[in-house]
Amino acid sequence: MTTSNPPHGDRPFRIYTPASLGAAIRHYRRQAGLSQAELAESTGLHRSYLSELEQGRETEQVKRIIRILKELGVRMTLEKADW
Amino acid sequence: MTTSNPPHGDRPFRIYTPASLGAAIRHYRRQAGLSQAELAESTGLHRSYLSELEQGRETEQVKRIIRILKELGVRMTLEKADW
DNA sequence: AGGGCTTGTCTCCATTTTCAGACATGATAG
DNA sequence: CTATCATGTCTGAAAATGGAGACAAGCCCT
Repeated sequence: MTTSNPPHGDRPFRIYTPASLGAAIRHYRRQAGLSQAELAESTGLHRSYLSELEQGRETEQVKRIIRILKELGVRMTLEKADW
Repeated sequence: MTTSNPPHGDRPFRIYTPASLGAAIRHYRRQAGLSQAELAESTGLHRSYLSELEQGRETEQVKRIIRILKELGVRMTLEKADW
């Protein structure tokens, strides 16, 4: 039960907790057909980091930024870009 | 010349570098009529941290997440929320 | 049954980050 | 001019973080 609040279809994800950030990343990674190992490889990050990030491990930094945005009444959203 | 890419009016900010995150936060903080000290106070963060964050000090964590999103073709945006 | 792939999780540790606090500058106010 | 406020910046120390690598479990497939 990892996916708790993923919007259906292709609607944007609203980020308001580390967990929602993780869920969104996981969603897009899967949608891209990549494994954690592959994404780790292409981004130069360690797989265990991605695993924990997707699970919403509460890192201080992410929490801080989210706290700032909430305090300012600003919403963060993630969505597929058509670059 | 701190403000380099802020959209006009009230259009959303697209975040693609630590600097653009900083610029957005600064924009919204000012729009809220808060000083760094006040925002630091209400969020429980240190003022020097906010100062550096707004200047886009390249923190590894932010860069990592942005790198992941870019790799997945996902766009991050910030905008005023009407919670 | 065995192999391979994916993901979760844990430990160790070097690096990075944040806080605390102080000082300097520039702008503004009185 | 002097006081005040906002912000940038630096040092030092404490705390958090991510990489590396290893192990286990769950799946799927043959």
